[in-house]
Amino acid sequence: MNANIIRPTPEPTLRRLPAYHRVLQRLLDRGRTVVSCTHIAEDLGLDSTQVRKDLAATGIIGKPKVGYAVPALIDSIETYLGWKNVTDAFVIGAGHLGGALLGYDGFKAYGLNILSAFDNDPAKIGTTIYGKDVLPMDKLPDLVERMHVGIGILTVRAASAHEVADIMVMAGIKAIWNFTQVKLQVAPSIIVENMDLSASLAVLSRKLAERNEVSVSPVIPL
Amino acid sequence: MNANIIRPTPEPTLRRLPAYHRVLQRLLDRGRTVVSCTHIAEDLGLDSTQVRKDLAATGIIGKPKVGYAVPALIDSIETYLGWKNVTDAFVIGAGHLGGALLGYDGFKAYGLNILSAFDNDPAKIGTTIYGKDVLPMDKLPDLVERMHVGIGILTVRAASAHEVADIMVMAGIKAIWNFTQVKLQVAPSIIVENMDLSASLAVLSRKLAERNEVSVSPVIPL
DNA sequence: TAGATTGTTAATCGATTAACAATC
DNA sequence: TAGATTGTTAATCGATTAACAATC
Repeated sequence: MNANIIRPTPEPTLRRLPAYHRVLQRLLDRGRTVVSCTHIAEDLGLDSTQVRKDLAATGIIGKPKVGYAVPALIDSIETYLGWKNVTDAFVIGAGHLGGALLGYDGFKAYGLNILSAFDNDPAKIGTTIYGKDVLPMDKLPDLVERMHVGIGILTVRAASAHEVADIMVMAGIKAIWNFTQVKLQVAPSIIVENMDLSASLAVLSRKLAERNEVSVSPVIPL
Repeated sequence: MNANIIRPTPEPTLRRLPAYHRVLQRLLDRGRTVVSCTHIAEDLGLDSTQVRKDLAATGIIGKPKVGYAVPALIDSIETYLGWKNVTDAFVIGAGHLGGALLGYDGFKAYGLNILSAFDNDPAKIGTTIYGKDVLPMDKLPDLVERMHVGIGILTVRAASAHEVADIMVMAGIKAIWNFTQVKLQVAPSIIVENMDLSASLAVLSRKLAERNEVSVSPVIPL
């Protein structure tokens, strides 16, 4: 009955695709035309069945005994992730982090094009950061509509994060890349992806703490 | 036989602890002295059993019918994550992102203290970013040893990431917070935590692409 | 052809969620 | 006391890994 339910691709798969893409790009640079899952898996320290399933999610079909055509596979991943058509984005919050993202030119490869930044600080409004304008927040709704911008990159302080997110949603933003540590409660139709420094740092800190606990263990005093 | 094997805390648990910490901090500010799992779970949209297990991992013991003492719980999380003692770190790579991290003052709350940055670019060496020195890479080994710095935050370009990581490890760095998209192959004793923008962006991009695929579906031309 | 590799189904593993006894 | 909440064991769910037939 539920045989033809389409499951969305599991998030862990989506998260691994960029790593495959990088390996493939390097192989292409070296002139390789085909590659097997085993090869990719070994390169990244993963299980080859996992790689095969991940790649299958993008719609690519391989040849038994041969493997996958490298250019076709790169194309398949890029198409699947929507990296082939450029998507415009605004940075909301022109602080240190927001500024860094404005200056990062690696987003192009992922089809992400940051147009400009928005902020409420009069000292920042009217300036440019890495050649991109810092505009006042009240211009956001108008510009989101006129330029059909779907992605907002949220880099304000935690204290104003939710208030600003609400403004973004009302302005018509469809997806929020959330660099704050605030859990955003928004309508289910809005896509929220969290880039949580504190979560990552917690893993690092704990592993370091564990390591030190072990090394500091039973020392017999003289 | 294997009844007393100590399992390390699952990573998903570690990643959620900072969110609990934030909720608790807010409750403390409002003067709340006790809190139940249900309350925290509702606030964050999680399952209450999950919250209870996560908190138990930090060693806290609650009172049936009452809940947990807020200050004790905050303390338990901070101790568990090693946030109570300050850990020094170096930023390796003084580009846009490295600079942003040097300027971010939120790390203090997580016990992370960034001392200075290292870079190979003569134009950057000798300058300061947000009051912190940019030093030449060849001074890294000496300073890691003298100042007992355990954490290196890697923010160089992908092309030199692995080479620089190897230098960090040789210099005596114990944990690498890796902001590059390169999968680092280092000794198992070295802790590596990846902060992968491309993985996060892949999830966002795909969800947005899926959404558009649906909305653009069968349109009958006139 | 024989062997390597894909695609797919089954088994395992680990994390989440449900159930429930213990307890303040 | 009764009810709410903890702590813990059992059931469920989803992702990873293993097994294996199909195939170039």
